[in-house]
Amino acid sequence: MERIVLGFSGGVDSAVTSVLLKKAGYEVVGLYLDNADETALTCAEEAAAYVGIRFDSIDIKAELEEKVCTPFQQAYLSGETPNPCILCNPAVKFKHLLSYADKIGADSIATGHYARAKNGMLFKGHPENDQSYMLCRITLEQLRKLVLPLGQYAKREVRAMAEEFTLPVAHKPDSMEICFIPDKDYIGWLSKRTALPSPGKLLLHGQEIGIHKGIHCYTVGQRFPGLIDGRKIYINKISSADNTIELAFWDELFQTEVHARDFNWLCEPPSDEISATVRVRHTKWENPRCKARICGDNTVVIRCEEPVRAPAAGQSAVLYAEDRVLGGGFILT
RNA sequence: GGCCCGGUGGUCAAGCGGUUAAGACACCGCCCUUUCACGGCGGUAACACGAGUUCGAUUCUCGUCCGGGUCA
Repeated sequence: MERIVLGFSGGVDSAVTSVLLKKAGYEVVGLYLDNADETALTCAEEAAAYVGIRFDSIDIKAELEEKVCTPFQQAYLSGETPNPCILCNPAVKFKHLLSYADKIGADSIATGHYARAKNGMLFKGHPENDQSYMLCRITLEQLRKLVLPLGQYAKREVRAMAEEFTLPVAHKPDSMEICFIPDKDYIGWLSKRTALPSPGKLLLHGQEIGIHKGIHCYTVGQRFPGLIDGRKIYINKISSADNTIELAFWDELFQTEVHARDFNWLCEPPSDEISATVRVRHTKWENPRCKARICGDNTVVIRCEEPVRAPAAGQSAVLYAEDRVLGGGFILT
């Protein structure tokens, strides 16, 4: 029987995944990635017992701190908008799944992500709840060994399966917060570990019109409270160098050219310009066609046929060819 | 002090004899969402006060109070 290591949180997705893997004939080992939440650990252990899989946990605190929390903090302090999940997946989550698999002699790894992995390629999951965006930085080695049983399903189908399998977690709410900031107050979290950026000038079309609370409080595209000339205003640019924030009206937020650094290719890196579609945020409503080419030091220049709204430095630009994920890189200002 | 404007939800702001008293911003909630956001839906909340006129006054009149302007 083929052994597989499953990232197991004890939630609906990983629990259903474990059942599907068992049905597919795998010997499943659930690995809980422990970030110091004992209640969650106990829940996961109980869930593992319920579905009848081997269970183990591994302490990821130190690694999470180094590979995710620190860069996350640094990004906010420098006026970028980090995406911790995208950082965590390759550097912590999948890395540990893989090393644990090596340790116990398992050939493959699995998670409950809504995406599909096939022949070393990554594809979108069900359009209603695709999570492929979050996996854009995993390594090819991780991808080659990855099994994603939930890829074809809609979330509601997975919940239905959970009921069908009479899993106790069938109605457990989805977790959508950053795992190391469970109260969702990232500003509070930042304030406990570092000195926060101070207030600075707020500009509209070059004119100073007020002050902002600190660059860490905003992301490009975010609404700024109030109206100017009766119109809604949004964050358009965050500048850490002079501690200013530029506002703009909605239609000024759109860009046709996006540059992405440290691009992680999940296909053969193209030598020429390629056609693709691009996502600059984890949304399902925006996916314009574009041309992309590598430019120098692993930066990719993306020219969109339809402008994308408010690409934010630090978020990932992910390229797709139809359903296939080609790779992703961090958006530059 | 005289004269002139104006006082509607937290803010801005329609209505001007009979309305469930619009709308926007803010706020709150829900939905969406394994990041930050955007977006969608919904909700709380007001006619300064007192007398008149009128069948009826937020709406008209007169006072009072409070703003703002203006004139010696």
